[in-house]
Amino acid sequence: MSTTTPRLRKGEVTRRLILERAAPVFNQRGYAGASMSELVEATGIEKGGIYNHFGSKEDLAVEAFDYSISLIVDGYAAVQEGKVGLDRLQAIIEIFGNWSGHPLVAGGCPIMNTAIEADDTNPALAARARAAMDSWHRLIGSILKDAKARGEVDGDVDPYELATLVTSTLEGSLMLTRLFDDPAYKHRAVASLLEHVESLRKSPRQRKGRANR
Amino acid sequence: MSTTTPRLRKGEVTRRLILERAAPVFNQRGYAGASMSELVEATGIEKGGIYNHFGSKEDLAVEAFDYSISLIVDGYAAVQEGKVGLDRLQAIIEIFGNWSGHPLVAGGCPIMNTAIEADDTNPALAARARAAMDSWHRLIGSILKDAKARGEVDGDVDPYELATLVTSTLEGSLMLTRLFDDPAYKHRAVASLLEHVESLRKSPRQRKGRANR
DNA sequence: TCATAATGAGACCGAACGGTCGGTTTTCGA
DNA sequence: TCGAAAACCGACCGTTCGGTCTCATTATGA
Repeated sequence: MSTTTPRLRKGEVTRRLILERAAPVFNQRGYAGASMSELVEATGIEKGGIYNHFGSKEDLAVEAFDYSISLIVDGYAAVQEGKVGLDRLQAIIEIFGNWSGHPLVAGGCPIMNTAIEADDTNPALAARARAAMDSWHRLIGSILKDAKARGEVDGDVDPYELATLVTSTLEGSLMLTRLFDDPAYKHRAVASLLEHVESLRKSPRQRKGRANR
Repeated sequence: MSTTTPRLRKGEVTRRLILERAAPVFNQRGYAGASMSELVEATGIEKGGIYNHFGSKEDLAVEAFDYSISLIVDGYAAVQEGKVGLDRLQAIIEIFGNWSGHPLVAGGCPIMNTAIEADDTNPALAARARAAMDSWHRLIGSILKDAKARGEVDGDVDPYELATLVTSTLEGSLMLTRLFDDPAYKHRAVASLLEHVESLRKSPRQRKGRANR
C-alpha cells in the first residue's frame, strides 16, 4: 500500500524464511547430520513446501551457507566503518572475540564447519567454503595493502602470510572455545594477534627499513 | 600360566582390524556421514561381525577415535626423542607441517574434525575430543615447564597462552591446507610459530631477569 | 472480477539407515 | 581329536531417510 512497497512475491518471503531458519540448523548439525524432518520443524514449512523452493537438500544447504556468509560479510563490514588502515584489521580481530553473546550465526564459523565436513565428502559445499575463505583472505589482503599505502607498515610484510596467520589462529581458537565452552581460548588468540599486528606498525625510527628480522 | 600369554585371541585381532580400518572412515566422512555399509566395506567384516565387537555405531566411533588419538600420541612422542626443552616443542611444530605425504590418519586432525562435528550433536564424542585436546595441551605445558627448568625461557611465559596459540594456529592452518589442498598454509603457520617460539628463548644477556615491562 | 499461476500441505515412495538374531563355521584348550 | 565356545555371516527388522506427487488454497495480473 502506502509508500515503498517492495512488492515482494509471497513465495520469495517464504524462501528467505526457510534460508534464515535452515542456516543455523545446517551450521550446528552439519550437512549429513541435519535431516529434512529437522528442517521441516525448524522452518515451520512442510516438506513439499521446502522442495517447492529448493531442488534438493544439497541445494538448500548451499544456499543456506551463502546466506550465513552474507550475514558474516555484513557483520565484518560494519565493524570496519569509519576506520582506516591497520585499525580496520584490528577491529576485525577484536570483534571476533566479542560476538560471544550474539553470534552472527549459531554453531560457530560456517566456513570452518563446512570446510571440515565437506572437504572429503561434498565437493559443492567445499567449493562454496573455498570461495568464502578466498574472499575473507582478499579482505585481509586489501586492508594490508591499504595500510602499506598509508605508510603504516613496511612494504615487505607478506599479505598471504598475515592472512594465513590471522585466519588460522582465529579459527583454531574458535574451535577450542566451542569445544571447551570457554571464551578464554578465543580471547588469548585475539590478544596475541593484536600484539602481532601492532608489531607490524612502522615506528617513526624504523623508517630506514627492517634491520631485525 | 606364563605371565600374560601374548596369545592373541582371534576376536581381538578382528576387533583391532575393525578399529584400524574404521578410524580413517570416520575421520574422513564424519560420524553422521559414515554409514554402517561403508564401514562393512572398509573393514571387510559383515555387519553382524562388527556388532559382535561393538555395541553400537557410536561405541565404534568412540573407540575408533581413541585409536586415532593413540597413533597421534605415538607419532608426536617419537619426534621428541632425544630432544630437550624448547627443541621438543619446535620438533613437534615442524613435524606438523611434514606428514603431508604420510599422515598419521587420513582425513586431517581427528581432534579438530570431531570437535567441529560433535560439539553440538554428540556429547560422547565431544567429551573424547576434549580429553584428547586436554592431553595435547598438557604436553605443551610440560614442555614449557621443562624449558623453564632448564633456564631456556623466562618464568613468566604463560603455558596456557602458548598452548592456545600453538594449537589454534596449527589446527587452523591445517583446515586451510585441506580446504585448498595446498600445504603452503600449513608451512606459513609453522614458520610463524617457530619464529615465535624462538623469540621466547632467553638470550644470554637476558639472564638478569626481565627489566622491561 | 476472475482465470490462472504460484504456493503449501501432507500422504506416499523406494532406498538406505542402524541394529538384531539364528544358524554356520572356525578356533582352541583339554 | 573333539566338542564347547567364540566368531562370523547375512537375511531380516522397523524406522527414517531424501524426494515426489496430487490436490486444496491463496495470491496476482489483466
